[in-house]
Amino acid sequence: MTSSNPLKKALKKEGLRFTEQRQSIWDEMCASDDHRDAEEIYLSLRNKGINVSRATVYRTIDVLVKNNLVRKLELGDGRARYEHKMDSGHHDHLICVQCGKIEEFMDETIEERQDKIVNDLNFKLIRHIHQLFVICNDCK
Amino acid sequence: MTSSNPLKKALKKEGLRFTEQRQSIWDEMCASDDHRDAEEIYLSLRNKGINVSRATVYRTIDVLVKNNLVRKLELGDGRARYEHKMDSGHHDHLICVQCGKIEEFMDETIEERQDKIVNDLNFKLIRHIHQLFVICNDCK
DNA sequence: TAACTTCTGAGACTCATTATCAATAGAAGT
DNA sequence: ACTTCTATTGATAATGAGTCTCAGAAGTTA
Repeated sequence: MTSSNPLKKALKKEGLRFTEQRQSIWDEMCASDDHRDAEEIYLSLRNKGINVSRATVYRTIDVLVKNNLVRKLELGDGRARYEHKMDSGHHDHLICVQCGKIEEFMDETIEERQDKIVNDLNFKLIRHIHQLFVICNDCK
Repeated sequence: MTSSNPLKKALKKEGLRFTEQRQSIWDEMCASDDHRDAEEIYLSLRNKGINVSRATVYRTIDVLVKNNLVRKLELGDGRARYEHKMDSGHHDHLICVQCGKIEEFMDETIEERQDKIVNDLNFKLIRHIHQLFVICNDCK
């Protein structure tokens, strides 16, 4: 019987072992739709009495990102944030420069224009970053 | 007589002093259309026999960015790149994930859609980052 | 020129992330 | 279950871009 656990699938694909720690970290990341950094995920695990090291958090996140289970957001403030990709379609982000709140947006027209720009140059699109830094409603 | 030196204007506006070092750094940044990091700018100055410290390079770049003379690019690899904004209109970037080459693009439709997204939410757009990570022609 | 204040340079420091390595624990075979 | 093999983990040292500190240097104003 094939596992429906996406973590197990990814680990198998990569030839990596399944461990308690990896499962804990994946569970923790799936448990919230926030955009948290590695330290926040690490501390949240600790608070629940689950002891994994910072190093393992970073290492596991790398595997999850590489296997498309988690998305890494670089906001330019030196701390990467992460969001799980379970049950969520593609989207980009609005970030409030005042309060740090992060919301999501998706615009089909923009996606099409991106493809066109890249195709016209005869390049191949690998991924994109599109972030709108705003002042949100609550901060105006 | 008012100076046409944009650096001098910015320094005056900020209440900062004009110094040799600041002029050298601004000149160096204008001398190339590449997207260089702070270290490259620092080393290029050194190679020309102009001795400024790393700290001063960083400090001056901050002033230039704040005054819109220079744009800071965060590519997510931990090193910020900079481009001067003399005689160049707004644009965003294509980055080759293989060779690191950076090209520019500008799409009015995308700009309009961005504005619309932000306005519909009743937010205020401060700035945006739009980067297309590609495999370029030379690397295919 | 004097008096005042900002700037600079050298190096210490920060902080997120990565590397090291001995000890631990999955996995596969018996 | 037990053994053997090897990947993984945790503690901590290391890295590296960028920032801070502070004494001496250099603009600025009178």
